[in-house]
Order: sequence, then structure tokens, then C-alpha cells
Amino acid sequence: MKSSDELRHAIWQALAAVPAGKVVTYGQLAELAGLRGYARYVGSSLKQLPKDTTLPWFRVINAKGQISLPLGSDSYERQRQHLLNEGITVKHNRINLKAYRWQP
DNA sequence: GTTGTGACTACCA
DNA sequence: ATGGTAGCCACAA
Repeated sequence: MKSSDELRHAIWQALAAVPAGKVVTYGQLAELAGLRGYARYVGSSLKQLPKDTTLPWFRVINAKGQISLPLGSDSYERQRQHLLNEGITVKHNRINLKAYRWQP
């Protein structure tokens, strides 16, 4: 069995490999980390990241192609800005997964 | 041991 | 397209 530390580490490591200008879904990131079915755990792990982290947490969106944060919240706006800065179009809380999804 | 919760998903009406 | 639902898994009460 793996400790929760190992699980988070695996997730963060997979996250570090996501290139700028691309996005991945929670479920996808879980799989990249070798943890099929851990989509929800990915979310709770991202929440624990220090606010000054250099990891691209903002490149993670849900399977519907939307930002999974309360609309209008500070974190929501920060994520949206980061994505726009990387040339990712975000319209009405929608992102074109077909166009921006990262496929290793 | 049980119950409820969440930055999730896939399926189905 | 849209809303409900049932799985999902670790974690905190």
C-alpha cells in the first residue's frame, strides 16, 4: 500500500510534466500518476499545494472542460488568467478540450 | 465501524 | 444540451 504522501508526490510529479499551453483533466492526471480512479483525490491534493508553488496546478480542469472552482472566486480568476496567459481560450467557463488536452 | 464530504466521472433519462 | 445518479477514493468526524 502507498502512503498519502506517496500518492500526492506521484500526482505532483505527473503534474510537473504537463507542458505550457496544454491542459489535462483530473482523471487523466490521476492516470498519468499511475492512480486510475483517483480523480477526486487529485482535486484534494491540488488544494493542499502551497500558494506560492511553481507547479502548473492551473492546467488541470474537469472532464467537462471547465474550471472546477467556484465561479468568480479568487482562485477561479487566478486560474483563468494563467490559462489565458498561455494562449488557452476560456469562454463562459469553457475550454476546448479537443484542442488543448495534452496527450503524451 | 459508519457517515458525510469533495477543485471528479461516466451513464442515463 | 441538461440535470440526476451512482460509482469512485481518501479523509475527517
